[in-house]
Amino acid sequence: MTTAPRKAKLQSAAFTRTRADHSSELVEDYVELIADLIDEKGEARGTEVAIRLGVANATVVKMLKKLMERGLVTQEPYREIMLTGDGWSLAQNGRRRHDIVENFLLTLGVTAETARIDSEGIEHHVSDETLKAMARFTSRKMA
Amino acid sequence: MTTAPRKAKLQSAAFTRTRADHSSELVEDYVELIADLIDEKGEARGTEVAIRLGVANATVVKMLKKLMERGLVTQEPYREIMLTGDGWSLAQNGRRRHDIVENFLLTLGVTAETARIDSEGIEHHVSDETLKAMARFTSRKMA
DNA sequence: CCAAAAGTTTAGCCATTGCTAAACTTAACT
DNA sequence: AGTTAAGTTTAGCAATGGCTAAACTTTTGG
Repeated sequence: MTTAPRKAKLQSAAFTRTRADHSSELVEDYVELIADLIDEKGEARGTEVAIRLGVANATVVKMLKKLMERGLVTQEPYREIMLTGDGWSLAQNGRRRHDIVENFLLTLGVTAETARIDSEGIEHHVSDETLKAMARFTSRKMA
Repeated sequence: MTTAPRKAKLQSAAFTRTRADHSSELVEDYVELIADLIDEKGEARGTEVAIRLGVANATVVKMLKKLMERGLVTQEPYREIMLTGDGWSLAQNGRRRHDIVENFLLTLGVTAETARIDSEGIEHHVSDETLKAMARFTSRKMA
């Protein structure tokens, strides 16, 4: 051991968290999108989810099984997708985060298109602390 | 089609890009870390990479093969890892992005620890436009 | 009411990125 | 120099999240 095991450990924690974020991130995207569809169109169908996420239908079916196992959605075969209470909570939290990040980017001065795309990628990797700082910045600038 | 195919298409583009980001992100993390190790300790060894990334040794070996195929690193069996010209370019670009994001977060007022961890996750999902806005913000505040 | 279209699911495949255990090579220490 | 320790690679497995093609169900339009 030539140097700093402490530093290495701290560093690996960041990468480990990023990897963990990636697995939960997809789940959140699905649930958030389903919530949006229900609000916008009255119901969420698998095909529409597939189109909006840019994946194949079969992929959505597979993910929905996982979401059902986790108790976030319910669905009967060939029927629309519904959210459980937990599903709604998760969706709302996701939307909150998403909105904060997107508004923050807009306030920072990037174009609407960029804010929309970047916030999608960033949303899941931002800690509560950073989120608070972003919200604070936005509201100060808005005022 | 009840509504906005245009919107759906735009939305899927964001998710598609996020998925694409994830595959290149790992490559960048490896190359950046290897560059850091060479600068810090004079050479980069597989085991040290594994420790810092928090993954098993065998995982690193597998990834190194991929990096070699892409012409980013070179290595002879049981020897240290070296970067090609392309590897160094990629590493430098990654460091630049990383520094901009981390300094931006610090300027925004989050703690050093949070800035370090969050910047690791965010770094790969930030467009050039947003990066510029972050750099601008930081230098204005610093001045 | 029944045939065609639209939507959904199943089956089976692939790539990626992890892991452990075992084998092998290099380095280090008497 | 020879043995042990440390470092590295190979082999083989698992989970995840994609895909296509084919089968099945529901909806829609004569």
